[in-house]
Amino acid sequence: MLGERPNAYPTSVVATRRLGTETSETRVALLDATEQLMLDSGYAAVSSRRVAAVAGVRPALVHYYFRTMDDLFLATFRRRAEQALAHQQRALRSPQPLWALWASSRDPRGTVLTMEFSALANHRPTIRAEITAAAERIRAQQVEVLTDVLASHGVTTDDCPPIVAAVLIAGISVLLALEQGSLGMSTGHAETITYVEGYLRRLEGERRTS
Amino acid sequence: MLGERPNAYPTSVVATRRLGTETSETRVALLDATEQLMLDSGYAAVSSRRVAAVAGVRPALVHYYFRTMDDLFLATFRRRAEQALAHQQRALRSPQPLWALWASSRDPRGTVLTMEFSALANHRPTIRAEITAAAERIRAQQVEVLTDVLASHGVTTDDCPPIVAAVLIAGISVLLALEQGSLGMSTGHAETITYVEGYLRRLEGERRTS
DNA sequence: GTCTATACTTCGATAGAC
DNA sequence: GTCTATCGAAGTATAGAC
Repeated sequence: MLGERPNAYPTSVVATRRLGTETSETRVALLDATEQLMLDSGYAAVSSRRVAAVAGVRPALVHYYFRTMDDLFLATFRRRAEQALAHQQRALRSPQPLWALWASSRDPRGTVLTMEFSALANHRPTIRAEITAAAERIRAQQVEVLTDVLASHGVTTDDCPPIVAAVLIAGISVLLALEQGSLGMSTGHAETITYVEGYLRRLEGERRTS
Repeated sequence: MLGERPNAYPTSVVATRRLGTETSETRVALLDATEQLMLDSGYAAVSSRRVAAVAGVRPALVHYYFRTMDDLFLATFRRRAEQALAHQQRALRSPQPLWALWASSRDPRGTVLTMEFSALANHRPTIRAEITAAAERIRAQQVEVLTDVLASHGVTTDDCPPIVAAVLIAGISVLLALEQGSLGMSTGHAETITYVEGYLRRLEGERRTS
């Protein structure tokens, strides 16, 4: 599964095969189906046959648009990473960047996908490098903004360095999503959210939903 | 893989088949092999053939000791959960319970296995209930001790409720293990560790390794 | 207890018709 | 672009010899 098994055919022969265009509707449907399967059942449930079934096409089409399953995973990840980066950029430029960052970090779909891709990266070197690079960019973007925002609220580096704040927010988000999403567990979640939001309130005031 | 595919034979017929004893050395070797595979390559890499290969036996033996792959995963999890609970209990009774809890939470092997089992639980209802129950017990044990420890250091519930402290420690540990282990990323990790340990130092003083 | 042999399923990937 | 048909590998699980 997932291409960890040796291919039935040598992959070097494949170089000249045709490939679908990037703008195809079917291609988008395949990416959507992959994302859906990962969210519902985890990355291990993603197979060319299942993706095709969800997308409503025949399995061979998957390999027409993506040479290998790794290519499919990578394309799915890239699309998502770009969305996430753009969304976070908007959030960080909003009038209440801390509140916005907190809200955006807590999106359960995004967090679950991040975990699935991380698990995937664990034994797929090709994918790993790209996921790591994206994670670094997201964190760097956070730190850049947090540095100014925290300083403007009088939070010194001694109180809490911006990068530590970024790691804390990410850690809390991941744990909440993991426990809630995968385990259906919520012990202490409400208290933690209240605690974090109390902190945000002291810095940025009451949250205004615009 | 992982039993998500329908079985080739109806499972109801299996009820009378023989099964290996709990004390067998081979059984232990199979559990070790399963754990090793999960750590190295993730839960999706665990198959009866691979487990057998790592343990140095023939694949059919896996099914002699465990009726299904789910049974194998459950047995592996139970053994680990008992160890973790016992280890944490010792940690929480040590002279520096906060330091000990922090050290025990940060054990990378334990954290990685927790994430793998959580991902597994995502689409395996049988396993999910048991993992959730174990996670609840571990957190409850932490809260029980943290309540007294924090109070004795003058940390009030307003400052930081014990259950929030437990969630924070767990969240930081998970994120560090996920990024370091799966992605090979460490941006902000050192700073975060320094930050947390500075806090521990103010409460429990310098760490004494006994 | 451990093995060989086997049944049946799903997998990734391809070739070639339409 | 999309399909049918197919290959060879790997998966779970079982029966039965030793």
